[in-house]
Amino acid sequence: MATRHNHALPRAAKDLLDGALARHGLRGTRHRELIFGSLLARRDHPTAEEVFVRVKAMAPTISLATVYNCLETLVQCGLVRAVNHERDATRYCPNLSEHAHFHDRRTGRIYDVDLPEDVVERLKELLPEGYEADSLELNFHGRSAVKSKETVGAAAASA
Amino acid sequence: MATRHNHALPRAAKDLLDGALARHGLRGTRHRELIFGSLLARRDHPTAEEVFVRVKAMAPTISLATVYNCLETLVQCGLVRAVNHERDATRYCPNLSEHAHFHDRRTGRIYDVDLPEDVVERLKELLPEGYEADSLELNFHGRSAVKSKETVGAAAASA
DNA sequence: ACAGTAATTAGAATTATTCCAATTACAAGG
DNA sequence: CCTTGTAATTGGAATAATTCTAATTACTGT
Repeated sequence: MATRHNHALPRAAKDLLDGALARHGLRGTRHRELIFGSLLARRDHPTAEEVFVRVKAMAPTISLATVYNCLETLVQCGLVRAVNHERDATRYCPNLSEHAHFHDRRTGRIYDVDLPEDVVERLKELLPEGYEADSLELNFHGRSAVKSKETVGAAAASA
Repeated sequence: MATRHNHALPRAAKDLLDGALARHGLRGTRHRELIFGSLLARRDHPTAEEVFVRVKAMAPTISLATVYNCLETLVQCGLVRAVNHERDATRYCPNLSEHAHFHDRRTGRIYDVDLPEDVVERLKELLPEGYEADSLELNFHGRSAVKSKETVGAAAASA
């Protein structure tokens, strides 16, 4: 079996991407596809730099600025979430379902944690009169006892 | 009434500060006191730069590096919380009670939102086996309808 | 083929923060 | 109250992530 490292987007993902871009009046370009694909291929919350090195394998002339541009575009289109932790570099996450993040203090790794819709609703009720949240962000900090060798491992995922 | 702008720490706050510093084997210095005092005087989540200009009024020779140092010290001692929002400058918050933050997209202002202990406990139960969180961070994003002219205005506060 | 707009590029610029090496301030012991 | 060791402070240089800029290049629709 010829190991295909070209991260070709599965049809469903490609449709999702093209649809979202079109809806925002943007073009579907090779770079946007590659970057979205690279996020889906290894859903491990890479930084822009990390995405940069990954996609350079298949588009050696791509520039870091383009990676930033494309990631921002994907975020704008609602296909990707930007995840910040303290002052560290922003990380990118293609998990579209509502979820929280667990930051492992020891390894710096980030895991997705499923966040049921009813919990989100309940949390929004904490807001006083006159405060309307359209989104929320929940981050746990601690140490995982799990010896996951690579990335996700335990907490929920899937886009 | 002579408007005293010297932010003299109330006894209780001073004891809190000195106690915490002592417990960490650190000295109680004028700068640390001034900075802690300036945070307590206007609990509006200032950035390091903003703290810098505020304390310069009473310690004109203080350097920005010292402000960063002192703020970090206060955070280490558990007297102050560092609040990050996307890539914006870190803001500092002397509210020690467990609370969440509401970020007003329009004004960029941050409000404290009371976060009851039982809610925190309930949230930690979302974590899968093997993930132990020692802290969590909850941020709401949206627009407030409240016309608060200055800072807090609505959501809970008090240290 | 052409025009007009969007995407990409390399590198400079910005911003917040940290680092550094040198000075200054204390606190405890003599 | 002098010395001495350590902690705190300082100004400026250094860093890191990201954004900006001013071209170039690539498409899309005519």
